[in-house]
Amino acid sequence: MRQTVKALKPMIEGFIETNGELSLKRTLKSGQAFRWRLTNDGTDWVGVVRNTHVVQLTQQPDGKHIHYRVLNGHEDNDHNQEIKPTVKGRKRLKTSDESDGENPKDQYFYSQLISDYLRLDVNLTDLYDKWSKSDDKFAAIAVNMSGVRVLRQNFAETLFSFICSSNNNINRIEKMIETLCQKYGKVLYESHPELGTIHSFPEITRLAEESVEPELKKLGFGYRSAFIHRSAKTICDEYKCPEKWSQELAQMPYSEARQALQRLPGVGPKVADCIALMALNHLESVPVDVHVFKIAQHMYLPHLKKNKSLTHKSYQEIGDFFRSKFGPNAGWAQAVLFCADLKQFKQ
DNA sequence: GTTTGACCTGG
DNA sequence: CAGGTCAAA
Repeated sequence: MRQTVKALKPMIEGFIETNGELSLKRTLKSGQAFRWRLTNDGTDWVGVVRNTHVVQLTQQPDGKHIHYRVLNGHEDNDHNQEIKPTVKGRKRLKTSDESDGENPKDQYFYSQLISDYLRLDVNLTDLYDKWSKSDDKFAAIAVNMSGVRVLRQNFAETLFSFICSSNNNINRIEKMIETLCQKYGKVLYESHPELGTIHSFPEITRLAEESVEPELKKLGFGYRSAFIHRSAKTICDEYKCPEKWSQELAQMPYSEARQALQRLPGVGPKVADCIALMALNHLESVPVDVHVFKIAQHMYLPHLKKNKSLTHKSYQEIGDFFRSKFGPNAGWAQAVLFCADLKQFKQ
């Protein structure tokens, strides 16, 4: 019955031109986002954009166009859209509340929404060219690693996802995040044939409730239960509107934002850098995990081979090295090298 | 200001 | 051990 009702509504879909500068696989499945799933026999990606829209994306055979379909576009899910950080000189997308009469549910609105999430406003060819000129090793890798993009992601989802990521494996990280969404998120789309019911990521205020920590413990979150709850509570205690904090973090200089984030329990240098890079538009942030550490050891800083593990000092050194080599978007260059190092993307 | 272990849980 | 963090040397 429900299917019939949906079918009567106009389908929201269209194509987005990418100039060959986007690989969905390398972008959605390279460890920056944890909730994108491959469906329809491996052709379509389904995920949530802006924490409100369930979107299906398909890379076209020409590699230069993306087909999108908003699966829950007929629902009234636009009322609580977050306001994303404004990028200087770039017009921020309007939310439905401030769309001054313009219909938010038209094709232009959605293609902009998705383009914004995928950061398609950034010319990736120029960046790759620049990085390749300043580093032969990058150049050699980049020719087989085109279209890696740093997504413009939701703050709360990035924060809590990467709190879950520490000292943990990808499989369990994804399961934990999915559990968070199912238990504390809102229903965005029901009965997807392969994925079931799709939820939003929880509000920070919801995760700040006292019952959360014991509940998460029971769900197998271990010591991260306290990290999640206490971080949420810390934010809510200080800010009436948690989203406001993320805007402030995006406005302040990278080093200050990083320092502020690290006051949260479960957020150290690496997690703070992930949030800064992926959710706060601080593209000079270089998250150094064990993968990047090994890349740095073998490719750039051989004297670090004597180090058994990352120290605060070597962490800083690697980040600074990347910034000096690749410039203000060093975090993006790191993302490309990181992606190339992932097992699933090796030739 | 550095460096070392323990740490929930599951494959 | 796994895409670190925390607290105690």
